[in-house]
Amino acid sequence: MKQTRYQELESMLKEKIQHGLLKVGDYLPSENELCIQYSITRTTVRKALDNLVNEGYIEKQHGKGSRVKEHRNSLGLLNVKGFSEAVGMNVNTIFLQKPIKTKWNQQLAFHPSEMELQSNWLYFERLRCVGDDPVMLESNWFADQEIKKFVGQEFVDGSFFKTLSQKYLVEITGSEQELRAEYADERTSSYIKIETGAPILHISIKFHTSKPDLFIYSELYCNTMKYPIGNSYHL
Amino acid sequence: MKQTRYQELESMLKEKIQHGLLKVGDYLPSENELCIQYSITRTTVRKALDNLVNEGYIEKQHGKGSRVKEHRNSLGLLNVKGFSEAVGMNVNTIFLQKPIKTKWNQQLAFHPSEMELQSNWLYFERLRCVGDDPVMLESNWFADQEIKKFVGQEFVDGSFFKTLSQKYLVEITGSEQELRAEYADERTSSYIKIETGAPILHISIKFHTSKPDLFIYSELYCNTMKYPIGNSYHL
DNA sequence: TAGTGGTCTAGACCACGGT
DNA sequence: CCGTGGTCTAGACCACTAG
Repeated sequence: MKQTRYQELESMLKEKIQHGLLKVGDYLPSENELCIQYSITRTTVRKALDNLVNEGYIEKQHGKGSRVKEHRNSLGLLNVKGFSEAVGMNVNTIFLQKPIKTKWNQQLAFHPSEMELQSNWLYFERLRCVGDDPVMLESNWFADQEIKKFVGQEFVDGSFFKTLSQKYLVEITGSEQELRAEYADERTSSYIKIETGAPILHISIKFHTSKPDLFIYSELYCNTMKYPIGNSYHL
Repeated sequence: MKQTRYQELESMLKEKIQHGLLKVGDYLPSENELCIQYSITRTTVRKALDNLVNEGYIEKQHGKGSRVKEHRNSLGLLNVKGFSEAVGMNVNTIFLQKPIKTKWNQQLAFHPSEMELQSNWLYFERLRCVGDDPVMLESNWFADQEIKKFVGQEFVDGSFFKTLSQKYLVEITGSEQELRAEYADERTSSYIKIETGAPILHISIKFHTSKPDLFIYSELYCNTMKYPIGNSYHL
């Protein structure tokens, strides 16, 4: 897969950011320096930087330079701010089920393809807490050849999406979601410590990724009484 | 406010699309034609078209041309698909309160600025139905000098955002949202015809617009039992 | 004033789609 | 084959930031 020059520069910079060689707040080399370093013209450099801006990796300041930005997987709902920022406080995660290989046996809001159904699945379930308050129960599934690599593995910074991005170079490219207010069932209410039958926010997500046939399915059950789900978006 | 050349071309094309001179599916003049028509180089034309692609107005096809796309105000939550597409069926809207001038007297999830608080507000409230089923109660506020123009007016195609875009050239540029699953109160439940105390999805939104000091505040109460709120996003 | 990013020109060659 | 969009070069001048 031959990359164009701007794509080469783009992925080179992206890697440096993801591997921590360029940290949040650091300034990139100036556009003219990049021209010289990579022997390309400014138009090409700017095309690469424009893409990084659109993907939320850097921000530009006229007259100053381009700086690495706090990066969000800025798609979908919860992940817009990430769970921790969405609730804005100290967050703990408890694995109810560490990543395991499994068969498909679930009823989800979104339906996997035939190809996915016949494949092996990876599954894990987490309870997300603010301090000691459990606020979200989260189940995740995906079907892939490479699931073995995930079984029993830890996540980079405790983040599944960071792991995908850094270890497997898979980026989230889109999502479909469905939102429902429901009565909490017994199992859910016991985990997130509300009364059975209390209103609960149920979010079903199908994430699309840069790997064409890889989708990630999540079912979230949120106690929004104390901590509403926050979300922001800008063009 | 002086526009750059690519901004001129961009807004010229955007207007043609919004005013129906260029319809969905129509091909734009080729990049080379645009170069000649507006006496600019291809780099500049492409910058304008790139922006239109990013804003979702057009899509490009290598070897064929650039075509006007089905446009969504692709921000926020409900408006991602628009109410009608989000539920995917025949939709009716009942005005419980037509647009009127009012004073600020509400408790919202997001707090207006001092400037907004001292200004006059426009308010309207709608009940959104799928067929005869009421599924969403929607209240909207905003503070602006030009609210008089809205008082008692009809909306373009029944859409407030289309009206903003076509009549006032104001685009939605971002949003902040909060989601809560709540017990339905008496007034809400009577309108959307569910039992008082049933779970209901409460969405609070603060829309940001291309007019720097103009924000639009919405409070939505959704019956998600029969029709979950749908949402999709792609990069 | 020096250095940065923002806009723009006038070309060139390539890759894709349809005739 | 031609016309389309995709990539790229080698410049130029402007607007902003900071010392």
